[in-house]
Amino acid sequence: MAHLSIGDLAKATGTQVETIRYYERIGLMPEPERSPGNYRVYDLAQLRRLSFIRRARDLGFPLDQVRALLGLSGDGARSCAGIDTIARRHLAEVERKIDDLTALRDELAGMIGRCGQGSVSDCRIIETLAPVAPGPAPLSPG
Amino acid sequence: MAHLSIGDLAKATGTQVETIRYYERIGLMPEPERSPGNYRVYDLAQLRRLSFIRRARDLGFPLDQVRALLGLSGDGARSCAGIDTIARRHLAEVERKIDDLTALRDELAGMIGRCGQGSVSDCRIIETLAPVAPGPAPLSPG
DNA sequence: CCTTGACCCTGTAGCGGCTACAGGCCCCAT
DNA sequence: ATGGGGCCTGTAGCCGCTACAGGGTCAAGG
Repeated sequence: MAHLSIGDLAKATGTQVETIRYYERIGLMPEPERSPGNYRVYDLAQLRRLSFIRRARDLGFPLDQVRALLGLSGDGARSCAGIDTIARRHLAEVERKIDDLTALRDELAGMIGRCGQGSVSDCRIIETLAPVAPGPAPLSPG
Repeated sequence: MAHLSIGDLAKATGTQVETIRYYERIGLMPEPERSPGNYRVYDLAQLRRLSFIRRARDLGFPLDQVRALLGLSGDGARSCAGIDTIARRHLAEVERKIDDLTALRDELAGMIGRCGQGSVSDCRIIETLAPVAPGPAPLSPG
């Protein structure tokens, strides 16, 4: 029976007010009731829904996957295999990103390690970045 | 003296033609000469510059940092301390992202491990996502 | 009763870094 | 001369918000 304003919802879930309105615009949150003064009025079900969304977002699920999870979650009788699939796919994606970033980190660290703090003209970082040996006009006018 | 079309530049650097035009629009690449038929004509200096940009982008530097690196790289006499600073800052950022994603991965993996492939109504993933115990109307109408 | 100020409303534009058109022009080979 | 590739400009879209501008609403204090 609780009547929550959009600000209440924002505080309770750590979401920004604009973000909640955005979720409504894209159909992720339902259009709530309105007060006589045209304020949005939410109830506990909507609070739960938003909490779910935020938690999934915090775990890095993109909005379309959040949408899918919400759809599946309403379907209490079905197997949760679909949910498991989405979660595993997302996990694989996260692991891929970690690998990419780790390779990147090693490359950056190597590059930085070679920098001897001399002048730019013999900076190893610039050399690493520029694949062709720098000619007389190094990287042209901007 | 080589006269390169935008397509040549694209092929040589693995960049899309539209991206090169975009770099020109935002002032990252200089406006090139034009042929009588109004085609862009590039030279080797511009090819070097674009290679540099792409390499830096591949290493994850955002465009404003690429801009800064380009500016500093033209300044052959100065110390490369500024370049070193940018690179170290970026490395720190990458390491922070790796840490964040690693924490995320652990959380996702734990969540998935608890999923017993039963019905959604007792799916551990949904439970993990929904902080409040699900009431009779679980996650409300969409 | 009136004012202040916090909250709320709609609508639109911007971020980064491209990407994808639409609707046309140019150039070379056949 | 014609076909098809490449090139041109300009605009809109992607994701997931964020930040306004320009107003309305409401509760508390004087």
